[in-house]
Amino acid sequence: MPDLFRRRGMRWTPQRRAVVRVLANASGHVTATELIERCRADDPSTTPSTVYRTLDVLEELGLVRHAHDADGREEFHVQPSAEHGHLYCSVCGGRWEVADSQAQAVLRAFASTDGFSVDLSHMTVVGICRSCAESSRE
Amino acid sequence: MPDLFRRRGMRWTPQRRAVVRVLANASGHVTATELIERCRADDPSTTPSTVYRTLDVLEELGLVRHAHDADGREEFHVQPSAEHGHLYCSVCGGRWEVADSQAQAVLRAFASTDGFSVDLSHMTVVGICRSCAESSRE
DNA sequence: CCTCTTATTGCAAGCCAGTGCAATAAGAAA
DNA sequence: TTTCTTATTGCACTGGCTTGCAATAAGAGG
Repeated sequence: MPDLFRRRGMRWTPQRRAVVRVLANASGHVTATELIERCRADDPSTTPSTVYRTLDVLEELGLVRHAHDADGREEFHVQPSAEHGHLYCSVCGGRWEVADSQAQAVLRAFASTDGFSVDLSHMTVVGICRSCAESSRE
Repeated sequence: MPDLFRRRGMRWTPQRRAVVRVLANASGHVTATELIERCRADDPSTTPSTVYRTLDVLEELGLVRHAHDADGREEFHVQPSAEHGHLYCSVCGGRWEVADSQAQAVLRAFASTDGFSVDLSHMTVVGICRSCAESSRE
């Protein structure tokens, strides 16, 4: 991991170590604010701007990805082994990952007509989930 | 228009008149910040929080809709006669409306398997447009 | 036209993100 | 181990957006 940075002329600093450590213990999706809080738990002197900049760097290196939640706030997710979009229900606030079959359908829809290649991991779809739709029909 | 408000126990205030007037002269998509600036041009005493709250009210009434741009910032659009999603190219920053055929494909993909009904007008898709993809292939 | 209820406003304060800049420290080379 | 370049940090500040609260004013009813 240190080499990954140094090979690019980047530095493996204590602050970056801290962010990487916290990310390693995180699973799924985390907002920048949550990450900052967890880093502060380890080391209260953690600075927000450093965490934001570290996240940018980690994203450049492909170690994390970010998307936006239903309100447009940034959310990071670790190890994008399988790229996936996100589904938000605007009624109950529930959230799901987009299943692969649906993802493929979306990908195809835009690729075939426009030649537009969708960045799945950055895709946020808001709507109403089945159970909320059913319960609103009284 | 005044009645639309009053019937619901809401008030038709000078500030709301101002926002509605500005929106009427706007076309397509506008950020809240742009709206605030235009309102200030008419009346320098305009307050941001009032504009934001007015936009919320207008959205409740169905007169405007908002979505998020590629960076998660809010964007409003007027008269949602035809609901449509938004496509952003992360390379050139270009933006397009999602064509109806693609929108239908997306709608179907999520409705059929999950029973999830997508809010098209709130959908933002980020990716790489055809011409940027071609020019990056040298 | 006056009263009275209460929806709205404006202000101050706060949170999330991002940025310029001087000071610091990583780490390559001597 | 010491030196020296320069990537990074921390701070202070700006900008977008939201919220609590006291003061204001819309507008229904008398």
